[in-house]
Amino acid sequence: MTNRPYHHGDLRVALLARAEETLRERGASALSLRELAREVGVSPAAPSRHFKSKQALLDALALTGFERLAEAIAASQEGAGEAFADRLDAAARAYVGFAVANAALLDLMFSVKHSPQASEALGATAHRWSDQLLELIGDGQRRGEVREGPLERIALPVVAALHGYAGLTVSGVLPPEVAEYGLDDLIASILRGCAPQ
Amino acid sequence: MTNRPYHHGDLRVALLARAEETLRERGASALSLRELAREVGVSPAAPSRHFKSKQALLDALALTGFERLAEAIAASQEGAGEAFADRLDAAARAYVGFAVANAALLDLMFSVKHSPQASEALGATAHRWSDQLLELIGDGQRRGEVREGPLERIALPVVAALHGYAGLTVSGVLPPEVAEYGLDDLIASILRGCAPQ
DNA sequence: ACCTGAACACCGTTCAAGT
DNA sequence: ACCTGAACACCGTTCAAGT
Repeated sequence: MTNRPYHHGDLRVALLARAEETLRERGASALSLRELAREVGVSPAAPSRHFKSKQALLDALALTGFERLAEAIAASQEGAGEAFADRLDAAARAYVGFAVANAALLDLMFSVKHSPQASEALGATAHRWSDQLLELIGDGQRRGEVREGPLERIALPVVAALHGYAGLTVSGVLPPEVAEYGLDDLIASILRGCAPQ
Repeated sequence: MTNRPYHHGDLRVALLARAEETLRERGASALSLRELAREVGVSPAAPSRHFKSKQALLDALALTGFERLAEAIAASQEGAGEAFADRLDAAARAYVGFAVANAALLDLMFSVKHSPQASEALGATAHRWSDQLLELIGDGQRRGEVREGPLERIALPVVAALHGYAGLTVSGVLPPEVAEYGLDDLIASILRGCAPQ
């Protein structure tokens, strides 16, 4: 009858899982290391073996967020057509969809406060996401459906528009109905912005 | 010799001023109501007369942020030319300039967690800012320099692009050097996106 | 009306000690 | 290696009481 074994087994992932649930249901401000420990059935000091600070846990959370975002975008490309417009459309919907479904997490991912040494690993993972968009746009250039020029310079306005739209919906500036049809306009506008010539 | 008079005089604005300083210098996570009270020379319970909770103070801070952002954009239009491209350029630089100079504050302004009843007044003030951009774009339409169509639908991609670019620079995704020259590309892209036809 | 003092129920983090 | 127990220095918030 060892209801609570001394070794948890996988405390790290249990904490992360519980943290993400709380983040989704009650927001980042409701995240408490002590409460997490309680819910997972462990002493208040236990989490410190796996996360040297609360911020470290938040960083880890943000990192998994970037990984899942990258997966979502990659998945969106599977079913998409070959034309640049189709691929961009799919990626944009995947990004905004992720943002709506993980508002608090997205807020965390792009918040200003990341511990200096964590933002190294975090920055690397974050760039995997922007690399996907760069590749998407590079493809478009090769197909002659995107204007010529340095890839990063063409891509930046595209990324900014997507990121901004996601941010506006997540922060509630855009009423949910607008967020729906507005995306069509956004994609059309982006396409005009990076069309050839 | 009343070094610390019983009535502070203007505790509310003193707290807000100190809070903004701390926000700028040490970030939102370093904001403590008790510390603020200490620094301003008042008891820990004193702030509660002026802000019914810590979140209420954060909301007030966000509100002043939106007011100053609106002022900055309005000021940018004073010296700008009449052409839509000039006005957009000025507004964009004002917005991104504000974002860079007030990174933590911008994070706060567009964060997900605003108390339900504060987001009413806050939403109103926030809309003053987007109204400025709507007016800017409406002018462009009347001059024949912006494509025709429902104002909100034309404006949304413009706002998204500006907001996203500001967010990317603030969260450190864009290296500071890129943030500089990247803005030119962004503005050019926005102009193509909302050009006539 | 505005503030103090003291209390309450929490935090994050550290560190000896246990298994 | 992983966790507990207890402690430390903080929090935000409330409420009677003072001016």
